[in-house]
Amino acid sequence: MAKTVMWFRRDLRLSDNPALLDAVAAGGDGVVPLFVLDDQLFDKSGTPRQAYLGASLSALAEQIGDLHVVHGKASDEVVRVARAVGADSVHIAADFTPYGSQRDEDVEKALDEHDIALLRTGSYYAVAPGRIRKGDNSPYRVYTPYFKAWLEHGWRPPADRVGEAAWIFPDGRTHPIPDQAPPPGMTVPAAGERAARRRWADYIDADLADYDDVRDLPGVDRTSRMSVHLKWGEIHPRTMLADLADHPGKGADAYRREIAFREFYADVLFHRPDTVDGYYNKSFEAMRYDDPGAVLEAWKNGRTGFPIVDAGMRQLLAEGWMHNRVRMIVASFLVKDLHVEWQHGARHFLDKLVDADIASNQHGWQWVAGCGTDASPYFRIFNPTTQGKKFDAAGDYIRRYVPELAGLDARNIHEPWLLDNPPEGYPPPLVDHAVERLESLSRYDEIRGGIR
DNA sequence: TTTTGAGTTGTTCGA
DNA sequence: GTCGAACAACTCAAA
Repeated sequence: MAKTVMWFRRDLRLSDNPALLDAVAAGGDGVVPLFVLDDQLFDKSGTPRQAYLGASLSALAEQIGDLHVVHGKASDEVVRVARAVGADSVHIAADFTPYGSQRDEDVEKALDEHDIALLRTGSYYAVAPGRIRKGDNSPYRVYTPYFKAWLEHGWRPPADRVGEAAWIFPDGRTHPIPDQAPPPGMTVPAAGERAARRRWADYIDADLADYDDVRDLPGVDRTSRMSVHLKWGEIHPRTMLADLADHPGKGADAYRREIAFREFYADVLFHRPDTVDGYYNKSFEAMRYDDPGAVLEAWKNGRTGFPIVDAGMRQLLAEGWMHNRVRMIVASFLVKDLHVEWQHGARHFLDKLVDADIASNQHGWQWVAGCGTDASPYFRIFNPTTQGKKFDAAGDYIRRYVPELAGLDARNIHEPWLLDNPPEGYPPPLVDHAVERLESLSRYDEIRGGIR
């Protein structure tokens, strides 16, 4: 019999948690449930993410009875806690992000000096990054073949057990669970494992079958909103995949493809940690971009004069979340209409999104910018007006987030600048889309030939 | 090694 | 209004 530490990170749940089951199995004399607030997490106070994390940790603490929270550098704090209780091992789910994997290596090294093992069981994915390779052992660079291989590879069914341990808590300094209010006027989603399960079950009952039909309509807003729960591991994707298999149909198929996209981008970032801020396709380093300035601020504040873009950016500020279709539209606008490098937009998303995931965020941006995975057709330049008319035909989404335009009907709301009397207080279009589209095409032309 | 078919989410133009 | 073709050339993945 021995003691162990379960170091929670992005796996804030007790069921279907293989690392926790290992910690319990090895820790017959007790398991410390530990969470380390490092500066990456701690310095984001006042953000929706910080508020959500606090709520999720509180939910976990409530399930367990308590949670041992410390603040500091993981390589110091994990060692200190493990030694304080005389633990033989520290258990984690493997983290494959550039920051996380480096942190874990540092912790592993520090623990090793005291003969304490860092044991990785499972990951945040159905199929761990690095697992799926082409015949020549190199990683996939295109989604569809990855998806086929991913399906064929398959995944374990959920572990049908709850990690119930003899929890123990070392003496000594702890840190209160952050109790950060979200930015004024904002509410964060209900957090924790139970909330995640409930949300998922409700979604399956009400909306999954229609996922393929309505997921692109921001005004309808019947997306699952599971991203934040996945981000913190309040539910594991394999649990969701098992449920999808029980509810076959077009909706489940489409949803499964989106889960696979999350795994694909995690795999891509694992193989190319430099792409966290560097160009996946390096020939885009030669692309001419404009210095971000006033236009970046206008974009961030939802004052570009393009209704669907401004609605999206304001939703982000108001709710810490943005509909996926609109994420693509605003991203395309920043890169292709304002000629600002994708990294600036990606950073803003990381700052403001409650669900921000480093791999999905950075590679979603790189895809829009044309420098990411997948063939990058030069013609993929979203027309913000066409996109608005197509996906928010009635204008409901725009009306919800841009009060200056709330009085306009569906015919006028997408092009308010055409009105004889444009609405008071709403800015005129920052740029002429037709002109900037051609500008983007010509800048693309300059680096062509250098494309890989 | 060479060949072949295909590549998340688009837009515009002209019939 | 609707619909299909064109928009370049290249890379990827697999046979």
